[in-house]
Amino acid sequence: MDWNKLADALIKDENVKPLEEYEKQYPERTLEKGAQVTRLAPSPTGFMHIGNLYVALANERIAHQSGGVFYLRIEDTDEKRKVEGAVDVIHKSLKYFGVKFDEGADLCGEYGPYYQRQRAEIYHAYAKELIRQGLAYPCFCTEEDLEKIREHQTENKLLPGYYGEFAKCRDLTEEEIYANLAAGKKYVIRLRSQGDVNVKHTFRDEVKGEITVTENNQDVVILKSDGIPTYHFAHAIDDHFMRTTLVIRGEEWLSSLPIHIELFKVLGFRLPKYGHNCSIQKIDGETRRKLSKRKDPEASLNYYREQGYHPEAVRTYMMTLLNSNFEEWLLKNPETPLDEFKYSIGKMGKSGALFDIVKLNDISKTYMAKLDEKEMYLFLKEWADEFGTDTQKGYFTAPIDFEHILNGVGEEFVQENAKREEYLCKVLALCMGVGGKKRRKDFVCAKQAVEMISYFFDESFAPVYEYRFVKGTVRKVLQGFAEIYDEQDDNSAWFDKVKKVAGDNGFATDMKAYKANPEAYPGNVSDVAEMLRIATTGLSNTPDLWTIMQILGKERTLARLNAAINAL
RNA sequence: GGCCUUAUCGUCUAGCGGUUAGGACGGCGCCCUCUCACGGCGCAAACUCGGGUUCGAGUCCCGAUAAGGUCACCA
Repeated sequence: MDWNKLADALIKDENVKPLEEYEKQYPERTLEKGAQVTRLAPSPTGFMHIGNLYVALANERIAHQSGGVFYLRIEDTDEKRKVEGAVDVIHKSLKYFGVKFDEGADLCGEYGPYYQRQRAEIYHAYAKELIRQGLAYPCFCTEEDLEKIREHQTENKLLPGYYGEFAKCRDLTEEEIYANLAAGKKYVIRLRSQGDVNVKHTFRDEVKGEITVTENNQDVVILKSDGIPTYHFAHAIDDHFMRTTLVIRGEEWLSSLPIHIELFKVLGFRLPKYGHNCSIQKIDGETRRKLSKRKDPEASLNYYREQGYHPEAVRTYMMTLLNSNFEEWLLKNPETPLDEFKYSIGKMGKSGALFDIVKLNDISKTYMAKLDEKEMYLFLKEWADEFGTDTQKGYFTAPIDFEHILNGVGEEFVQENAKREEYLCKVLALCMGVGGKKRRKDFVCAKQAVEMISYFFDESFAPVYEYRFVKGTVRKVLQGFAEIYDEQDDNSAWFDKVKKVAGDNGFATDMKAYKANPEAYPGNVSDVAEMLRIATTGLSNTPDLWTIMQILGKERTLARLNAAINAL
């Protein structure tokens, strides 16, 4: 068989250059010793999974901590999955969570192109080389042929796949091949595997440790019938020429590792280091499963933006999942930037973790409590502008009406917005406990925070009064307080009045006395305060009531008290 | 089903032959407190099950079980 002739007949790409050219074009990177080159290689489906962030963070940390390079490569070899604008989505959503690339798709870089479809020539050059060496061959099998083989194998409980005696096209004669070609039959290029499944090797995985890998014996497809490489082939070539030193990827790739090992070997490339991380799971009834794009909204990175989780909080939570000693570090260094944490690939968990939204919320609350009211205002405004309801947008920005359009947005509009900002900042300072000894931790995410402060806005104040006392008692308390309420009272004078109303209605004013003999009273001051709180805010859990009434002002406070009385 | 991987409180995990099995989230309780919170203190809560090896096993070995991954011209 004339392999050179066959290679030319099979792959007709005029751009193909001699192999040395590629080695020259993409030289070894000059980096400090120990520096790692890592990458993220998603397919452009337009959907960003939380797992993408997870693995991106791991790769990014390792690269940047070691003084290396972190780049983005787009695996667009599957036409069907490609979505317009997907790369933009990748950049934007990862950037939002603080992950930045040094080079790659839509960025500069000497090792591109970073879109696999634009790299056809290199793949073709190497496919050709393998054919010349007799290490790859054309396969004319149709889907039906393959199906038949598979059926036969499952019936006879044989290892499924295209290998050995089942690889029908592996030993086609020269005549057969050219006849098929002349007949215009479609073909793929397959690797002529040299491996033996009975041979096992131990392999060092950077996260799993010592694992055993069986040799590959599958004659895997390296070039599809449209001349585009499969993932496996593109991976070997790209990670070689982009000079990747470490591949951290999902554990779903572990089972195809033997293929990759063989591919690197036949291509004469040095194998990078690998680390296979576990996927984030969720409990669904009785069973655990991967977070699913279709079933679980929280699988989408977008979800966290829509909910208004602070990116730092999500990042922090991801880190707790990513490195087992991270939380301990965080506890000791609560104010230190996350990037100063010494990330270690060896500290990655070996088994899949359950996604814990409660824990995320806790981390989120703690993080939100670190902001000041101005920062919080900006954060919430940004969220509301994009995701809020019209009413919520109105908390921050006055609506632009017809007159504005005619006369331009004037001074009045600017002043109105400044007024809203001032009001909001007062509200937020109260809700966050700014100025107090300890911050409150009520805010989890922007969506919830904006909803939580809705009672400060008459347009969205729609209370459902749920008292724990009978109507008559509530009425007496509310009326009694409304009569003596004075906006000028300071906090303690105000509270004395609450106590007075409590006493007037038989409630205990002294907690010690109450605790000593609870049966003697219908309740205590705290119960009275709760009634007032529900009447003015519709909620039983709010920050300091006195301040709320101060912010609301006398008129609105009394209006709410009266509305509550009327509703009884 | 074959192959690979994993197995400690409800959850995330520490542990690398000798520990009262540690921490965090959540739960519960107490304290602080003029109301709601924050905070502080405390309690309950785990080594999947068998066999070995060893003076000694959560830790090493072998099985069983369970869970996850994977078996494409998808990545």
